Amino acid sequence: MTVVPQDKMGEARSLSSSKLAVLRKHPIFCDLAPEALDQLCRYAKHATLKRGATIFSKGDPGNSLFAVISGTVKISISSADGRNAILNLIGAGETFGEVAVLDGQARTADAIANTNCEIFIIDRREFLPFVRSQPVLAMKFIELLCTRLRWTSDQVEQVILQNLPGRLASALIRLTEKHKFAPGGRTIAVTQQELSEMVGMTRESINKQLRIWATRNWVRLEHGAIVVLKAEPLQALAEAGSGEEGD
Amino acid sequence: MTVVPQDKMGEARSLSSSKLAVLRKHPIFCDLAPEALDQLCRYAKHATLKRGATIFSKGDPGNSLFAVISGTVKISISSADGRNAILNLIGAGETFGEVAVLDGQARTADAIANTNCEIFIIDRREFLPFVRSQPVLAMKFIELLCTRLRWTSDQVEQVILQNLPGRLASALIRLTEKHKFAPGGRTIAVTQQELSEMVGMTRESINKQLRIWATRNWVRLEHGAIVVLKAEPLQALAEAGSGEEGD
DNA sequence: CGTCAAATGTGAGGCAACTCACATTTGCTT
DNA sequence: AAGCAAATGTGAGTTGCCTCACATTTGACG
Repeated sequence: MTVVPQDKMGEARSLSSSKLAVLRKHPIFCDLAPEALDQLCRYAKHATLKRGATIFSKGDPGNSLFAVISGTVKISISSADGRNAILNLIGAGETFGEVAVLDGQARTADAIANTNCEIFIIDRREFLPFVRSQPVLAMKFIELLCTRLRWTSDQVEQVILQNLPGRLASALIRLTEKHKFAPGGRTIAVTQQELSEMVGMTRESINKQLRIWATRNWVRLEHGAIVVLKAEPLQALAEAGSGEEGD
Repeated sequence: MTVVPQDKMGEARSLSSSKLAVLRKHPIFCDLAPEALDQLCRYAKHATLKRGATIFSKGDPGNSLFAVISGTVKISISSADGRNAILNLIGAGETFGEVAVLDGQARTADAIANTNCEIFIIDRREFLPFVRSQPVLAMKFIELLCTRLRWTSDQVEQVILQNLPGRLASALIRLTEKHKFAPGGRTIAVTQQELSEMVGMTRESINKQLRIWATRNWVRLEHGAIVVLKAEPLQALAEAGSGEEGD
């Protein structure tokens, strides 16, 4: 509503105050008391990453917690023979690396910058006592871990019980829900290669199934993205025990 | 060391004091202050279940938390066409149903008594404020959720990246680790049917692979149980990206 | 606007795991 | 000790998805 160029003001802000502004908006930290936020600000280090940069690898000690400010981070695992599986894509406003930080064990997966990213890094030695001193934050992390657990259990369910069409449909539905775009034109910014690694099947198989759905106008295929046009039949496929595809 | 018949004394105890004794030994609650334990005791209802009893079903509201005193509970999901997948087996000293209780959403899976069981049931309305008032307990649940998340992520990894021998080996290793028996003769009390539902393959396929390993003396097959004789080759298979079986 | 790498599209053939259809063993119950 | 249901053992045929081996399209960048 205002005509004042607010962006210019933003650029002029000091680093620490802009950090505060970012943390205040971050879903995990937004409910903290102002003093707690100040303290957290001092702990958080800012970093920029180029696409493809490795943030941590499976087996590393879990020394820090990460919060994504912009861009997306890929959480994945890879096997000796080159196959790999994407467990999750972490976007702006989300955190990752909580598990290893909270329980002190090794990282269970790799984290790689999927696009150019801005992140905050919080050291475990400062973070753990902080969580203990902030019950609100502890409850937030409990919620977060529950969400993760639901996501991962869902993944197990899909992979074990469903065939290709069902799994692919589920993945698309889950991704549209996560991105929450306007209904009627849900665009998911993933390549078919990434999608194949998320559902644990080959790119070729995924492509063939997507083409079938494209001819039915359930989806539209773009370069590096998929637009879900009709969610209902996909939803139905995702919920059926195994996708029954009558040509 | 004493010759006094302690069992008789145990039987003579009042119900509430024996409840207290059980909770005091329970890994999740053992670190609570005595007063807190007393309070929890008043919340906890005791129940006995027969094998096969349904404790809750997928989609139910998450109204209570459960702690297993004796027996095992099966956490599983099933598809429309009759296939089902076991996500976890919960034994004495463990809890289940935390996720739905903590985040207030629906249950993500079914819980069924796998053997005759004794459990404690704690109502959500009493439990949630209790957790908030006991930071120690909140941290315990964070730990617990982390453990669950590691277990489940591991499952996704296995199912997506590994073939039958690898997945089966992983499952056996994970089960021996969970049960923690004396080395050299680790007995896992699961049927081949259950095992097949845990790794997401058919009983027939599992049986054939187990027989191969039995002839190599890696395992011994008993009715309703599997004894792991040599963990090393199985460990190796579990860690390889996909199980490479020479002849 | 031409070049290149990444992303996508497509077919032929193979194989791991499934399905189906039984035989056998075990341990509990009467 | 007989009967029965649950658990286990095993083979023959089928199939969904993978592998391999390319052709094509797109967008980024000099």
